[in-house]
Amino acid sequence: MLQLQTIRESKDEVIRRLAKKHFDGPKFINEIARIDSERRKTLTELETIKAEANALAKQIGELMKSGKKAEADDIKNKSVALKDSEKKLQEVLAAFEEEQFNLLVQVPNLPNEVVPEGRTPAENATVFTHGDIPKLHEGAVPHWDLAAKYDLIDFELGVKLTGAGFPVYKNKGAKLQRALINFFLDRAAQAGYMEVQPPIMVNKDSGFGTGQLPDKEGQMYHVTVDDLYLIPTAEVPITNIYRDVILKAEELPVKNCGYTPCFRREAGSYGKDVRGLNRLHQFDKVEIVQIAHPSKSYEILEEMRHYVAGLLKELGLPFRTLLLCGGDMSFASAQTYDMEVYSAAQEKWLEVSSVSNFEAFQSNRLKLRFREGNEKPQLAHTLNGSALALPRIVAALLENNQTPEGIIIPEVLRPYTGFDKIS
RNA sequence: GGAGAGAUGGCAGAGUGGUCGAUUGCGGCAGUCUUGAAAACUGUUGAGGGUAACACCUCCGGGGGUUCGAAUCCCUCUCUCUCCGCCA
Repeated sequence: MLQLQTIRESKDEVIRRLAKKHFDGPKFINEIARIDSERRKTLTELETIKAEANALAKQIGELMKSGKKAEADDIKNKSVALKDSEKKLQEVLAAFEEEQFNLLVQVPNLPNEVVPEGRTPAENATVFTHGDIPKLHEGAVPHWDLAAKYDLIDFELGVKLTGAGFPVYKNKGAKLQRALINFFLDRAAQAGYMEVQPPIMVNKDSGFGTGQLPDKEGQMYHVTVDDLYLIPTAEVPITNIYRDVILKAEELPVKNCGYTPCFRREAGSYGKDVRGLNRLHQFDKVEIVQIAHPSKSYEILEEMRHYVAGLLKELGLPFRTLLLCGGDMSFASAQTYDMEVYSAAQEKWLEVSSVSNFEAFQSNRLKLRFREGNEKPQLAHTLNGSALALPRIVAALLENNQTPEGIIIPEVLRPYTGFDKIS
């Protein structure tokens, strides 16, 4: 959520920057600004009346103490009249506040100036590429065929147990999952991230804090009996750890990581994009989260995307890093890098990580602040990234590393898998 | 699931209608003392809005109500704890 102060102080700039996200800034921002000034006018009036009423109540208290009941009753009558207009103003104020809030939550974050113009993924900027496109042997097949051939993943069994998009990992397929999770967690720990194991269901407040609610309600599984949501990413519980928290400046940056399953309804998805592991309702992911000093957050964004790139290099997967254009980035993000690996049998790029700086957009909702010395608390910046999402990594590993003799496990994973080949 | 108790500042814990944003202790910060540290002593120490700075307004789990006045009374919701039952 944008800060009202920002809108108040630099309305035109906000509108200009929102254009890159193809958001109707003039409509929303002008309206918010208009309501804001009305709201503030009402608030001032109301506070004046309250101050008067408080003063009268105090007087009454003193008069009662000294036994001057008649005088007290006199003032009481005055007070009753005040209370009446107080109540009316209160209602007017509440209406303004609600209206303003409802508009404000619909406004996306401002994109950073370096974010490219554009509407579609085609307009994202490729900022880095690494590795060669693998040449596969004759008869190479996509990962879903490999999964069946080596009995690694059973998609049909998942349908029986739950439904489409909930695969069952088996044998070396299950072990590979576990190996990747541990590999990612160990690397994150080495990079200074503290591991947490958060709940995988969250309440409404948490969903609101990171921006999933109310904007993306339909994307999450909702356990209605208890009014809880299955998390779409560990970002939600991990970032919400710091909701309503005031950190000391010395504690920044806070670095947390965590492995969780993630649940996404992916309503409306269909076709070959959802084949195999490409798009699932439940998947595993290791997430990295940082809470940063505003002056450091972009430096940290770069650090985080290089960290993720390092993982992909270690796994020997060809990848590219995209700087998302205004139209392709998420609601809450100010700048996002996507990392895509090349899946050689499908012959396409698969997104395996998204690293974003949200600046103060989430912290404003979260009331996540830090304090420098004795100064007033100010909003911190939040960042997160996948490091990494498993299914598409598995897809690329299976496809790219297939040989007529079997699938070769990358060197770095062998201590974790305990085997060097799937055959 | 049954019964009961409770929710107050970073923590502990007072406060049952009138200068209570809140006694006190611990913790934190600053100072005195000390070669330094500890101890002791003194002072200071919540958040948001508002202001040039004051003033002023709001917040004692959330919401609503009674009253001139609510942390204190009423209603309601949520959560926590204890005991019993069940249980990985």
